[in-house]
Amino acid sequence: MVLIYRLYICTMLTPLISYLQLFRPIPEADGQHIAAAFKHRVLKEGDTLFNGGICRERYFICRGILRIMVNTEDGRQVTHYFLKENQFCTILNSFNEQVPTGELIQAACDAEVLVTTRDRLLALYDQVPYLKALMDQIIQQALLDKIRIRNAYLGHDATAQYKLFLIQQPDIATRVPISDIASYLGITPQSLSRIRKNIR
Amino acid sequence: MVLIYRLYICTMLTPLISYLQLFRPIPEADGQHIAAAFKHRVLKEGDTLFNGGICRERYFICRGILRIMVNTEDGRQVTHYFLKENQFCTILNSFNEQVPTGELIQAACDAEVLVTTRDRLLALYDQVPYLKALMDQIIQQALLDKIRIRNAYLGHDATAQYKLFLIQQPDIATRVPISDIASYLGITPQSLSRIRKNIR
DNA sequence: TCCATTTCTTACCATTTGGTAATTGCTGCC
DNA sequence: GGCAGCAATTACCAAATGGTAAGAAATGGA
Repeated sequence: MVLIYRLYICTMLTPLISYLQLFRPIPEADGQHIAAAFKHRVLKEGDTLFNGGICRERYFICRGILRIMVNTEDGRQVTHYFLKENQFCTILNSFNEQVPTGELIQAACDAEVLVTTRDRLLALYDQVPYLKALMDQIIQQALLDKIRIRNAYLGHDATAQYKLFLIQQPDIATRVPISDIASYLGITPQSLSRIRKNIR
Repeated sequence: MVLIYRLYICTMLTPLISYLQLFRPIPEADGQHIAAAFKHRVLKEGDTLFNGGICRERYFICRGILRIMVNTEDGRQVTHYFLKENQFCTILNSFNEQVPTGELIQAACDAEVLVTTRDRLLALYDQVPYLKALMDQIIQQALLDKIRIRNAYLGHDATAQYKLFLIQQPDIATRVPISDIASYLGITPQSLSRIRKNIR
């Protein structure tokens, strides 16, 4: 059983356990409980992981980039933020309060995620007593990072924002479609193309 | 003693205790401990409450509006967000990690706050065991609100953003200088003035 | 490999926003 | 009330961005 567990987490769930180990030691028994609560899922660029409504799942990104976005009334897309490897992803207020949201989650490039549900996570919190506090700590830091990144763009024109994006999120800049970056920076793909041309 | 406590919290600290009571009952003994950790402070519009560096204080706003802002290299001001009555205010990552920040906290209009320090707050967490979890819950909700409000502006032009600001934060719109609102929306005061003219 | 589809780029012009400066309006102080 | 200082508005022109459309490049499938 332990061998099977080892094999299993080595192939797919290792990133999650390894990530949690950065914060505190995770005994193997707890690791098994945690691993059992998640399922593996593969996504292709453009796949929709969550399509609005009440969000009942939480994801951990093993590979690739997700984007949180909305569809506007006039048919455009607006990207709220990007998330990458070793980050948890959900629509947090919808997940916490079980209220509907207009936000979607899509794969901004090919990706692999671990999926759990709210019910499984709450049960897991009962099994692993320190896990809720740990997750809350991780979530608070993630929220602060989201705010810090967005704040950095404020007060700059589009060219400066794109340069800042290249510095703040260089790995994302090279891996997702230009149109997604434009929708993230609040400009049209044409404007971003012009800005890229002027920079080189 | 109890009478003095009652008088004291009735005059100045009532807003904080009342606010916490919205989340869970606060026994009077705990209320006394909490009250003892905060000091009252009055601010005039434009006063600087925190001037960058390492943030060692946390504020609870009893009256008025604070703004979190930065000074840019070229001498402009950029407002990251506004906070109003019944909200806690600090530079959270600086406060938590005791690292320097470039963000400032100023009074966007005349205001009254309750002030505590990181040391007093940590001591208070030992005295009132449920308080840290309660504060973490309040903080998480506040961070989600900050993100939600900013996300709503994404993908709209300046006119739509100002209209949205009037809807999302109507009480703030009427109480702070136009220049602060412009710096919050990322446009010049002249542009905002033109937008206001076109709307009426 | 070729073709079809999509994405990205470029160009043109209309619209919006920024920069400078002058004017008006408001507030507080004497 | 009058004056000084600051905030807000308005106007003018330059610069940046959006909208439409067309062309170039990359992608994916037969």
